[in-house]
Amino acid sequence: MANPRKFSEKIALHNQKQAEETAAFEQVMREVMGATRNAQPQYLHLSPTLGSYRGGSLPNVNQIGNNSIDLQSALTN
Amino acid sequence: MANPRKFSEKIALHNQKQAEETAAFEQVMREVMGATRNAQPQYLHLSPTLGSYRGGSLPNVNQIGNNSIDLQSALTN
Amino acid sequence: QNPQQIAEETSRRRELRLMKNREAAKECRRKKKEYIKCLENRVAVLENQNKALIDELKSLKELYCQKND
Amino acid sequence: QNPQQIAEETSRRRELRLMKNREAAKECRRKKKEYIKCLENRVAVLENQNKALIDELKSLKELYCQKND
DNA sequence: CACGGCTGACGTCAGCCCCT
DNA sequence: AGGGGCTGACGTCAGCCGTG
Repeated sequence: MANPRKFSEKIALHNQKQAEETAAFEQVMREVMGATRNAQPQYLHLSPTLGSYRGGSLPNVNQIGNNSIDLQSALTN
Repeated sequence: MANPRKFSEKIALHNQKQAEETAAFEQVMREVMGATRNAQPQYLHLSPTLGSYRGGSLPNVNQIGNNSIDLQSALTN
Repeated sequence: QNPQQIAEETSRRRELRLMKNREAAKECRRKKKEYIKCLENRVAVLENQNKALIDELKSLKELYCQKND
Repeated sequence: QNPQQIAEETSRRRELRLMKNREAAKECRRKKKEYIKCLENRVAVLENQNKALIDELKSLKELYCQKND
């Protein structure tokens, strides 16, 4: 059950975990950002966190090119 | 160069990145632990961080079983 | 029955089974490739989140130490 | 030369090439499998680090907010 | 229990790219 | 420029496991 045989189920599990982790990540980032905004309002360089690289509901691995160029650009930003 | 064709180079790159990230992770954890030790010395539940799961120099993927049971146990701890 | 028809039926069944397994293998390879892409993408996302969390933790630690002065 | 020996030489070279490519394919599949294991292991490690970083960030945030009282 | 869907592993062909 | 090392993709066989 933890390790399914079918690739579809593995992908589904990874997408689910990724969605949960991304939600928790963004929530914590927002909380910390809200707690420290009163301390340093001028240092708010609100660079997009790039946690999830696109606006899709789920990563939708089908629309990913050769070596995930968008992610590469996300890493260099 | 960023995406080599050979699997050996891909594995080498991933191991290198993992080693760097693990080092940075442990360093930050130690720093924060050292900065907050004066505030709450009694709440020091020094649970092993489980960042790297074994004592090997590099993860050495060859010695990993079916579904990485050691990591599974690490998650539940 | 006619042994000729029996052999023909057997051959046709085998051919049909091979055909199905052929297309199944194609789909399986496609899914496997997609799974690898999923893993690589997930690694990249987790890398970014890790870096962001480390940076935020450093900043918050500096603020915390600054408060203690 | 003897055309018999020419054909034999050609066949031997082909067989040797097939043999080499056979073992190369074995090693390639092994490396690919190892690469997938590497990715899965890396994902698990990054997951643990992410969780630990989030927990530490939450704790430090609570301490920071407690200092502001 | 037999049957069929998926996948692991194999061998082969085609193709890329590094090396000489 | 050509040869050889690796890998992508194909078809086939064997085997596992859920489903009827």
